[in-house]
Amino acid sequence: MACKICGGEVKMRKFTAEINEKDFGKEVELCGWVHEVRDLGGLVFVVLRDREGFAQITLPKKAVDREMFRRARKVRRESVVRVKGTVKAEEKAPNGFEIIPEEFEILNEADAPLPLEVTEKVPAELDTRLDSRFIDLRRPRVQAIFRIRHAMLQAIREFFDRRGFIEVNTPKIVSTATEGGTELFPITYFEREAFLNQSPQLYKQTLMAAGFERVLEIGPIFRAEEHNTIRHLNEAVSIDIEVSFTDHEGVMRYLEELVKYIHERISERCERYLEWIGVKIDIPEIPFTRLSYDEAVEIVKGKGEEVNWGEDLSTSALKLVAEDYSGYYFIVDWPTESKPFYAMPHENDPEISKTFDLMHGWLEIASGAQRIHIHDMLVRRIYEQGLSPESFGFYLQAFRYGMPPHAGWGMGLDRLVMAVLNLSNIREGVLFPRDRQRLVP
RNA sequence: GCCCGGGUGGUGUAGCCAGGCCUAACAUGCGGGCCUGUCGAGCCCGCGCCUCGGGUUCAAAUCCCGGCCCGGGCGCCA
Repeated sequence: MACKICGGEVKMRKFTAEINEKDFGKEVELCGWVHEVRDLGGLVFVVLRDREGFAQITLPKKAVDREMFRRARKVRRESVVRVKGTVKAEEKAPNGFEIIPEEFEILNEADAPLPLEVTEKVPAELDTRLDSRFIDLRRPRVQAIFRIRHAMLQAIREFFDRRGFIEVNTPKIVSTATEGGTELFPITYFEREAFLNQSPQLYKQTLMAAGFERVLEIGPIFRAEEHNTIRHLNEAVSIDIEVSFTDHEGVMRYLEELVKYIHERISERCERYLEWIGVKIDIPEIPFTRLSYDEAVEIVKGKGEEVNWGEDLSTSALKLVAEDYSGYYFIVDWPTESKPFYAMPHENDPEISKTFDLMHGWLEIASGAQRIHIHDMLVRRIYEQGLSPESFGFYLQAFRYGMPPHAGWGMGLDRLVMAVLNLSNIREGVLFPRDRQRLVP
């Protein structure tokens, strides 16, 4: 005998959003969660919610089975139900139709009280929501974020696939403790110490030596920084590319075209989800402004804040710059000393490097550079940054036997989601965020 | 890691400054009842809360110290 849920009658099952005029007068099957029950005595409305929307199940006492009427009236919110019934055109119903059920099966009754209100009658704090994320994610406006995030990931893969990129996966467990910059998470790897990788940088460069020419990686990165802000996570997803036989300008063009493409694709494909969260997408104009580090410093100094040339720009400095440059823009030509050892210095002025950050307002979204492909220059830069070439054995080897000139960048996907959807906290756009305090769920 | 602000029913808030009148209020929820067009349904009855530890005091949700946790900012970073 066919299973009621998954077999036999499955063809009849529809998402609420799939129901239209063609179904009027016909029988459909819906599965979902009980969003609300409005009991008017002789008439009961059950609002069924599924992934794609809502449908009103209407039970007039006199017109439906008595036992079913009693069951529907008493069902608790967020219980999982399967409803089979006739679609009836009804002006008074939301979306212009309602379902008069012949069957109303409670597949799994929900406990009460709920950890938070799915109906959003009472707001819940982000921390409460993250504690009960599975139920928070049922809320349409939360669901919408992840549907759009999915579309963004798809757009990224489409974009690079069409341009001849090879998507790769590099190890997340590594032995190298010293790319510099950030703190790493140490882990036990059998009898040795290992680390969770802070970035695929060294591996994607190695793949340039391997002749892959254009690689894309979408994967997690881990940073053990004890920061506590709305824009930092200890586990994030990074979009990384590396391209041979090009320079920083070449990969900046990929980046701005990609950002534009992502905006175009989600505004085409995610209309209803954007509506759920009340976000309007403006397609950014390319090319993005290229603001040099020196120009940024001048802006900040002009507004009365001190900047030591050579240092990274502070958050307050970036906020001052963002007063003049909203939306997406690049800050280019950073001091060589402020960037990682693998960034290529300019030939005519080695104090500055062929580097760039992609900004959205004051938020850094991506950073990249033309890389040093000359072995001896790279070793010298490693020393200058106070690091030890011995730590980079496998990496440096790759530069000795035919490493092409190359460039690349890494972009924080979670930050991009935050920027595009105007989220007030990066955690909103991550299913199960990892930060200084949160390891569960 | 540093600085500032917080922690009150399941959820979100009021009460704290000026300790007692708090047997802690409101909304939502939950349980029960009434109601045939709700869509934030309405009405009636009921249920449920002071973050933990220590201190001050005749008396602590309220004042003080510490822990844990949360929010924001900074540093660091993408």
